[in-house]
Amino acid sequence: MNTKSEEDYLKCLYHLQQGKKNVSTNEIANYLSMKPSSVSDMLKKLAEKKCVNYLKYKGSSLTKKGKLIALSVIRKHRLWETFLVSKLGFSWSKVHNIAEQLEHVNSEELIDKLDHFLAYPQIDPHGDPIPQKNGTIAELNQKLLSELKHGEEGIITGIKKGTPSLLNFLDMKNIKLGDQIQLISILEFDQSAEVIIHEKTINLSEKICSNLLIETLND
Amino acid sequence: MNTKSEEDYLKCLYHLQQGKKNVSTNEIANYLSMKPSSVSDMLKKLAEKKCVNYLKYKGSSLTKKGKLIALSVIRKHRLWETFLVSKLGFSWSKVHNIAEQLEHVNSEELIDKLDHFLAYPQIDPHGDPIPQKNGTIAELNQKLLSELKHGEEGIITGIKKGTPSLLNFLDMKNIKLGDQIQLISILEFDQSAEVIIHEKTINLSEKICSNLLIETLND
DNA sequence: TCTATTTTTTAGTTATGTCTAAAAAATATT
DNA sequence: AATATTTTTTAGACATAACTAAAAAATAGA
Repeated sequence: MNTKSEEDYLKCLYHLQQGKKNVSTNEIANYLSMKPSSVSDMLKKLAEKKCVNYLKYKGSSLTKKGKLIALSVIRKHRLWETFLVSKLGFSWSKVHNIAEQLEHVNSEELIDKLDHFLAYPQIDPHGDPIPQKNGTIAELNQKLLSELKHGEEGIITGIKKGTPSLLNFLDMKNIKLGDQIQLISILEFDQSAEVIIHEKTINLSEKICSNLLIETLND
Repeated sequence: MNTKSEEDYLKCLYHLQQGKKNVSTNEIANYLSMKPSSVSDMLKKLAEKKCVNYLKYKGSSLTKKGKLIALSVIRKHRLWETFLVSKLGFSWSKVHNIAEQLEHVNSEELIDKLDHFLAYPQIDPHGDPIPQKNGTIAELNQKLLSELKHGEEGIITGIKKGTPSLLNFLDMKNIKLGDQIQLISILEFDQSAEVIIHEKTINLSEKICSNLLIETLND
């Protein structure tokens, strides 16, 4: 088993590593609001446990083992966030801190049953993909609604910058994450878009279109 | 805020204190599988925080403040157990360890919403009462079914000794915690009971009757 | 290339919560 | 009541995971 602290480091490393080879000690310290010396200590410890590749002064990266642990913590985090929003009625902006605690609860059976209860969701309330039990994670191909080609369709998977007024608007129109949407055309004079959603054609302003993340189906 | 460790001590003290004035250091150590010296240290600390009354060599008891904290932890524990059984489909014998972890997650809003989601349950899957938000806890007046007077009715709130075969039997008959039941009479020759449940009269053996806990309504 | 700056590590300290071993107090036995 | 036993506390040690301050390595600038 891993401590909460170890899990936090591995998760952090996973997030910071995206795209890069190595993550610097300072980056980690900054991300976790800790001093670099503390990070050095922990990296040494995680290297001994074969969870990270660590070369003094050269930065660090996750091993396969470390990556699997990180993904399982992220899986738990995102499943709990989904639960909090879809079952308990939390707004998606308030769930992060609670999920930060719940993600460290240790029971494989709990997570399996939660996953089943939530009907095996693929995407969490922020539009991020939920890693599978085996550690695979969908590579999302999210675009802004405003970036779709005419006629292209997809699923609303997230909101780029979720102001309360935007959330209210979506609420009013009954537009939710997971809804299917198709872009018909973008009007030239104000960049607003004609879209089909819930089998009706409506118009969405440029500001809305540049804040809705869409997972396109065929690409 | 209180640490997980502090919460565990307060909860333990609440359980051990039932009926008594003071709880001895050794009792606590035994209950928590720790050494008495560790318990002494923590009692001193909790006394400083005004959560326990502690007199050297004389044992300890909860203050009002400590009792409220203990009750809030027990409330969380029992709400989570209810969730695990009624929503995730755990068997009631497997939920304790998981609830031991979940009870330390700190968010009042989470517990309020969970309570609402579960429709404000009064009793957890083991038949124990769930403390209310304000710290009140129902004094249960549980009796064995075999101890009811003729004609007396109540709610099935627990099982004294839950063997798998008993659970199977109850499952088969579709008898669940929370069901209303009325004792009609106890037959003299085998002590079996005629009861009304689900608006039907059935016969339950003496062995069943002496294992079902009933919360009587009028007393 | 040589120095200055930044980054990273090491060494030593602290708080929490446990432990062991020994001392002190309370209780039981004769 | 005096001694033996049990219970409880104190004193000192250890692991974890953070910290500060100083040293060492890497990088950037002249």
